[in-house]
Amino acid sequence: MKEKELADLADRFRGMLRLAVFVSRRLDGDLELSTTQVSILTMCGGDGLRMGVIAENLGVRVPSATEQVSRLERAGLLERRADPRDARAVVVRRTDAGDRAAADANRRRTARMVDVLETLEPAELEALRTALPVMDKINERLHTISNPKEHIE
Amino acid sequence: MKEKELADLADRFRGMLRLAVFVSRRLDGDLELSTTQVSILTMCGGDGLRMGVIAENLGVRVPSATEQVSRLERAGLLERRADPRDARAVVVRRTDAGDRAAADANRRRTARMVDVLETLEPAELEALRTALPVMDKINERLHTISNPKEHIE
DNA sequence: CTTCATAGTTAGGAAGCCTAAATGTTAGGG
DNA sequence: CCCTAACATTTAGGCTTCCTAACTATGAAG
Repeated sequence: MKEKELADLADRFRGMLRLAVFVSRRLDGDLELSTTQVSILTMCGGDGLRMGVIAENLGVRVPSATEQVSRLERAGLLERRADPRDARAVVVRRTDAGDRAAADANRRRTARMVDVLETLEPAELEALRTALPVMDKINERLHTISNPKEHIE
Repeated sequence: MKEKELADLADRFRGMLRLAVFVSRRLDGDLELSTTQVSILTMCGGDGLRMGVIAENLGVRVPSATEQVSRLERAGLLERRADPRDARAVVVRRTDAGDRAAADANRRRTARMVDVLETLEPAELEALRTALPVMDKINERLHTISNPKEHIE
């Protein structure tokens, strides 16, 4: 029955993934920066990152990253610079306004999340804490599988 | 320090939400039905559901549900019927082909997930099992907050 | 100095979600 | 019975985000 149990857990986990998307929408849906945009801003602190790295961190293709970065650049929150070591590459970095926007966005989202977490029992919080690293591991394992395609018309 | 700990957990939880989106893409991205479409098919068994209920289950507005259902109807996997008790409403139900497609899609996705879960330790699986219901609770709590809007140009 | 690989951008298109407005139905007062 | 307000859904139009393919420019290796 080990096998059946695992399949059962897998099903419930799949349900949780859907729920996570749902929760993300509720959490970030009405704010002026999208979840992805905040992620980009957050990762582009310090010396900045190259476009390819941003794409990889986000789990999207490079052109998708280019698009988001261009938008944030237009908004004055990021800037592109030539990479001094490789003229093909760009380094994307937060501007001062970007620093403020990132801090602000993260503060607000975290505050919302805290509001929700405050309503949970200590044991439930502990359950979350324990499960978080497992999620990372699952993500790693999936890096071995698959790539997007088309859906039904 | 209780407060700070909670904020910290909130941050890590936010990271996990992003990861869940990422994992969803990896898991379902190359299949012929989208995650949403499988959800709809799965929920429309038995006597079927009304459009509004489908939308609510998905966490989207009614027109978005209409669109998905129309697509699946065109593909022959769902059918619309008039609700005998309320001529304004429709009842959406799986066809026989829909039954097969739903079973098949769920089987394949679950199998993939099982492949990943098999690589985890028993304690890690237990951590997931324990955390799943907490996620549901978080979702409930969020039902009190917010609604989508526009992002930066 | 060619040739091939690499980094990024541009162009075009698909999916999925939204709001606003239109259509038809039900239900409650007068 | 009739009118108005609430409701269920669809249609139309638009935005975001992602993708692939093709193009530009630079780097690296023989």
